[in-house]
Amino acid sequence: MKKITIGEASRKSGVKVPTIRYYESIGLLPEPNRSEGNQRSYEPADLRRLAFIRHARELGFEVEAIRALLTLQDDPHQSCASADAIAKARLVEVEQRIRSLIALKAELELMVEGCGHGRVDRCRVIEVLADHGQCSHAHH
Amino acid sequence: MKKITIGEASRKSGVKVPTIRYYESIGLLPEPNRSEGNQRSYEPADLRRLAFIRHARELGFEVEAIRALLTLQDDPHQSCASADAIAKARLVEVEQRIRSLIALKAELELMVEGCGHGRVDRCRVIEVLADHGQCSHAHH
DNA sequence: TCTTGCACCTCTAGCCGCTAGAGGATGTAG
DNA sequence: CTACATCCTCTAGCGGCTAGAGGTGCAAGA
Repeated sequence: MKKITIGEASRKSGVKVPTIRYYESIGLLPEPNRSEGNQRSYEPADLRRLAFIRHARELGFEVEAIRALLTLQDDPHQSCASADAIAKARLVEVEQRIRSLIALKAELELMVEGCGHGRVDRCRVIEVLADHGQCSHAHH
Repeated sequence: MKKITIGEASRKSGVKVPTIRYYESIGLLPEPNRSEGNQRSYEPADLRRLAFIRHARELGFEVEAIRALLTLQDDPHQSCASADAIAKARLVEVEQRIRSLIALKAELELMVEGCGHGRVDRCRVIEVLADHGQCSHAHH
């Protein structure tokens, strides 16, 4: 088994060095063995765990959700209903967020299009911001 | 001119009391006059400013962008090119965010659909998280 | 008048998920 | 042996609030 420094682990996983230490500090990553000189030394299993964490973060899972998913992964005989529920909840969040961003986009487009590029006292951007009544109320 | 307590200002603007004090502390809102007993006393202009800030926050503008927009609003003879640019930048951000969330949504749907609701060692959710190679690479 | 009880005040600390920097030790190449 | 990169720990900061402690102000009821 090849031992690896934190810097190499960072390069291979795409997770920054301080972030790796941070994940250790909050218990997402187990404390690795140390070299004679007290330097962290990672094994392939740690790299896999790091990749898992990174991917989950990219998908927007919160650290607590990832902690739960990792616990599930550690015990493969459990039902995967919990993992399913976590992923579904995240999916619902994402759908919700997309809907609200689309509403925002529409409103921003109206603001930008309506701007006559003149002076501020006739600027649609400023006007709309000052008066919520002028917009579609789609965002809440 | 009717003076108003922070609580009323909060109710009328929809901005929470501590948040109003926070906005004052970072200089978004001017320091209001105080009553004999040292309590903040707001005027209609403050309410308008609060509404502006709240609306801009709902649209996802950062505090520094709002600060810039408020400065523009305070001097109506300026060109509105800056306001326009700020709004356009925000629009680009939102569009970008929507695109990336749609990619995430697709990936989450694949994960959730593929889950056979059995045990963790065959759970598609866990598998996909563990192996980035299994997904569409659309998110980055 | 007194007291209840809410709203207000200031101040500090905490949330999330990192990121940055100080100040020092270790490891490696020339 | 000397550079120099990389590692170590520790503390503080980011944004945009939010929560709580511990105290004061104020209006209305008994």
